[in-house]
Amino acid sequence: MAGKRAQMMEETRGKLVRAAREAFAAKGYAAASMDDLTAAAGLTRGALYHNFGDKKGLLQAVIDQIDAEMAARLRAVGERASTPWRGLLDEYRAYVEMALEPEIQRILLLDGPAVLGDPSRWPSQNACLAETTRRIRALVADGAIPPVDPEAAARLLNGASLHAALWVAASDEPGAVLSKALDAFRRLAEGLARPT
Amino acid sequence: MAGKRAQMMEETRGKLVRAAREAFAAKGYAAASMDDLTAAAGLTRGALYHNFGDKKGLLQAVIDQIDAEMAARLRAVGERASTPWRGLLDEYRAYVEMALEPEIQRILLLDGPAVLGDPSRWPSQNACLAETTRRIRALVADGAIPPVDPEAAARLLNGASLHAALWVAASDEPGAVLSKALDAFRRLAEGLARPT
DNA sequence: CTCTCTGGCATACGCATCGTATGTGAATTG
DNA sequence: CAATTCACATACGATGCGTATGCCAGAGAG
Repeated sequence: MAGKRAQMMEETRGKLVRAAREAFAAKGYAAASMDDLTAAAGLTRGALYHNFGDKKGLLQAVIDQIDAEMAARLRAVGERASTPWRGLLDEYRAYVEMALEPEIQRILLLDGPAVLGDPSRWPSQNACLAETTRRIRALVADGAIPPVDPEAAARLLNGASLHAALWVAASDEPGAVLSKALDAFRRLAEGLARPT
Repeated sequence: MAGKRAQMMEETRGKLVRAAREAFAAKGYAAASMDDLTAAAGLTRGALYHNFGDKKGLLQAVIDQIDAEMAARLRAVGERASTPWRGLLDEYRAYVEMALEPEIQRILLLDGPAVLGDPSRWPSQNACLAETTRRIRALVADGAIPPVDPEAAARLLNGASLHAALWVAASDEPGAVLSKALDAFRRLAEGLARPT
């Protein structure tokens, strides 16, 4: 029967994480005040420290949630594709587009690594990176592309995608820049597909 | 004759930037206290605010300095190579290795974008990115590689290199990981070299 | 049903740090 | 040599984090 206490607490955590997502996305982690943030959720800092330990803990919780959502979206995109190789390209296109969303870019890609360190050390294990690693591993196993270390390839491609997104986001004409970035990205990815 | 005032001021700025490089590299931008930092330079916050405006201004000055040094090092590596194409590969290998240096990784690659936003918008214009862009442009002009937008390619490769470095830096066995990363990197770069 | 106690959350405090406003003395200028 | 500028120090107010303490709803025992 879930227990009323536990149920209330889940709701509290949910409200805090939601408010934090908004605040962190809008102002950035450093500039987001815990007082404002908790007040917006109808609570106080007491609830925050009780549930998440400290400010970093809250950021971690927010990141875990966003990361899980991204991984699910990536998987969905990849599965819709006609061939595994196209699936990979589609996933990365989706990755770049997601990295344009302020919430994802600001929180997960900029503040996250700066505050919490290397993403692969996060408790969430970076589900999003795991998803792309898995896909590349499958391509290698099927013989669709020559052998390559899947994690290495996934990390490099993710890094390239992220920077492409930062570029597009800061650009004055996002449309033109996005297509240039995706062109270059395809060229790089094709380096994986061809035998050396 | 240079004026004693101006000369003293240059020295003050130098001392502050030097102290800031150490502090930012060791503790990260957010955790570095301006009081501690200026005291270590034998000054007070007064000097800092007078010369750099605010904490971000100091970070910007530090970044400009590091960025210029990196660009010079990259150019030197590239010019030593036997062919332009090898020059590009060598430059990126050097880039990854530089990105392993805590000062560069922490200040320029992690805190810089998080605090100041997209690097290409920095006043220093990101000399390091300009250098790699220039090199790729030359390769295209010489017909060494098929046409590609030089800035796009440079940005993606820089992004990939950065993430490779973060991975290596956080790894337990940096040696093995570095070689895996460089392998994967070479594969990606070769995507640029071959006609589609 | 009542009493007790656990624990989720609010309140209150101390501490650190940033940015500004003001003061001071050395270097410059006429 | 008097006046002024300006580089830097000092003093102050404000904000925000983390902790210690208090309070009250809900769970369990008899």
